[in-house]
Amino acid sequence: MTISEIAKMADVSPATVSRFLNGGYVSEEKKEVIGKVIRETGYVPLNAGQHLKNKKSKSIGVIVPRLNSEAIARMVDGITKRVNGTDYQIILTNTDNNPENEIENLKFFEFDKVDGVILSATEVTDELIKILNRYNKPVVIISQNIENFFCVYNDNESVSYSATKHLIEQGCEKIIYLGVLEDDSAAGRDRHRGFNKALKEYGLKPVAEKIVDFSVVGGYTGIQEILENQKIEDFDGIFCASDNIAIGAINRLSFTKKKVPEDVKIIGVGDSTLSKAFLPSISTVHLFYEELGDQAADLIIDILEGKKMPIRQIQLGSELCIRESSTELNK
Amino acid sequence: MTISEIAKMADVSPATVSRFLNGGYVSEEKKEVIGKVIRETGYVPLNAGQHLKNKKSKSIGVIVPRLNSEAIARMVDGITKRVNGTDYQIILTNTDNNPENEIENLKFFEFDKVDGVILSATEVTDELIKILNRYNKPVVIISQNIENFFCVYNDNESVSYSATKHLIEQGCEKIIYLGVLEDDSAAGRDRHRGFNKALKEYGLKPVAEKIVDFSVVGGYTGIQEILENQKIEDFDGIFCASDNIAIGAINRLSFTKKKVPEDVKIIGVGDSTLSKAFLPSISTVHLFYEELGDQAADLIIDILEGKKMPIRQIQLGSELCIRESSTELNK
DNA sequence: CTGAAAGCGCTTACAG
DNA sequence: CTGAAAGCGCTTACAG
Repeated sequence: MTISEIAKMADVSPATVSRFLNGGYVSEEKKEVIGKVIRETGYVPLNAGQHLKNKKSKSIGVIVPRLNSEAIARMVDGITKRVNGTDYQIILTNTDNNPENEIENLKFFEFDKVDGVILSATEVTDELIKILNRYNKPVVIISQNIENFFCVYNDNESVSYSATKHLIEQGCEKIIYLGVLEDDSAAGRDRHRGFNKALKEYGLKPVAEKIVDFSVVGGYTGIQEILENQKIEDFDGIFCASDNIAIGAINRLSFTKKKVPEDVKIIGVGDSTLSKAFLPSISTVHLFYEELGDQAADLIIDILEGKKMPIRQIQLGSELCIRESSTELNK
Repeated sequence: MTISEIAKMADVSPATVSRFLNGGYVSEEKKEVIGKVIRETGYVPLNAGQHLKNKKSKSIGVIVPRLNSEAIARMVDGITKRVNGTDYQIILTNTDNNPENEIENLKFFEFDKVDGVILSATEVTDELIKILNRYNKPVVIISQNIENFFCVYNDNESVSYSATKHLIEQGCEKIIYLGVLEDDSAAGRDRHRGFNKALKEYGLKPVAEKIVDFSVVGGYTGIQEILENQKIEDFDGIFCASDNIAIGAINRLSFTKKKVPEDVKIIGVGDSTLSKAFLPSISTVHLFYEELGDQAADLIIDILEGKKMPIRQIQLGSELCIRESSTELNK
């Protein structure tokens, strides 16, 4: 089904059908006929033809490191929902956690495959910055804040600041930090900063700081090492850079005499399904991942639709979710 | 950067560059020059041009009901990873759980946007079957088994059969079924069948059967109603159609005298991150979601590449994961 | 082995 | 208000 066939059926030229589709001048009379034919056939113009002519693919490339992460899946969910109903398509690529693939996908998309890119960057490497600096189409970075580029990200410093402050207000004075590699500037560096900021404000020092995997096992082995190798047993609070880490920590503590939250208060980050369902439920900080994806899609579409706008860094707020793991109120 | 520019740089015709790219006859000499230019420029042919000429979009449409589900995200992860390195692209659409959007997306893709479709169907409605029957391009259905179509799905009946059998072998005789709507033929109907089959085999009858939401809250309120409204208190096992439901059930039981697994043994389905991390860890059945996505992508690519193959229903096996919630061995 | 030409489906400036 | 024509980037049968 092509525009010419539609034209023939409506007894007009392809040009007129195209005008009908694109809001050009068409007489009411012909509008009616063409409209009818299109409705009956369900005709949708072929992207490729438009693309060639218009130099617009009407596609947005979305590059993610993986999808089996609740945070990323939620963001992609937000992106795809926002794009529904527009005439843009999402082309999704999965770099399988390999930063090299990230670069490669960016280069690939540069060849007019897409009009713009939403990139969920893992590490902000020099090479990445170099490519972004000379990139020939708009890019919106999600969940990392890179200066001088369009970004939508969580304010990770205030996330961990408010979480840590909450622990302190609950009476914790000997707090452990279980975080992830600082290479990850969002979840690693910024959350560490917020943690330190809160402690400093109250004149406290961390009892232990450990870099672990972004997982339940990470939290488990982190506490394990602190208990067994570092022989630290005197602590009353744990800030965890993710809910999974928090759950791992609680799991490890269940083999000790320390009760959560009576003896040790714990807080995570992310407000995952897990954090709500766990026993005890995990205090955490809600991050607006769907909204983040939504905003990113919104932004890239605005840019693609030609709205002139200065570089913009959209920092999303967060919400403290106080649950059982940090309070004795419940149960 | 177009093929003509590359041609000019290599001092040959566009036709020759095209031949180089597509494995036609090119002299060694020219091959070398063209190869060099392409390497230096990083040139990648524009899809749209090829599409118009070849009648192939080299795109695969993936329709999912949502992404904020671990199972679906894992499947999409498998699909995208399988497609990496091929010259196919994934165009992802999210129907936001609306079966009407499912149909609409299918129709949309029919207009040559994609060469084939991977569809994660929610409900197998008559309208869906009707569309599939007259669909003009290959479709692979995932996670549902629809007769006469290419499908990749989990053997849900044997999943619940083996899970239930496990409960019985652990000594359970008064078992509750917490399942989901039978409209979902995979997770609803088939898992119910497997449950009944196992009970029947041992001459048992369910103590209660409840249809609940596919969520933690569903499991919680399900048990709540059984306890409070149906006044059923005499049970020793619960089969749950998902891990989330299982966790909800355990959460509700934590407010009673019944201990898991001492008094009540519980098993879920899905082997979610949650099920491993929960305390007690949830016995469950591992479903190979990544592999399911991988297989589906494999299948559609084979079809698109012209491998003649009869309709094929690929049923994936599963693996019982015995953990704490159904055994007294641990702890 | 190589190039000129035609044509895929679309849109838009141009002439009427 | 409408149609014929040109051209976007590609590929392939054809002629050489």
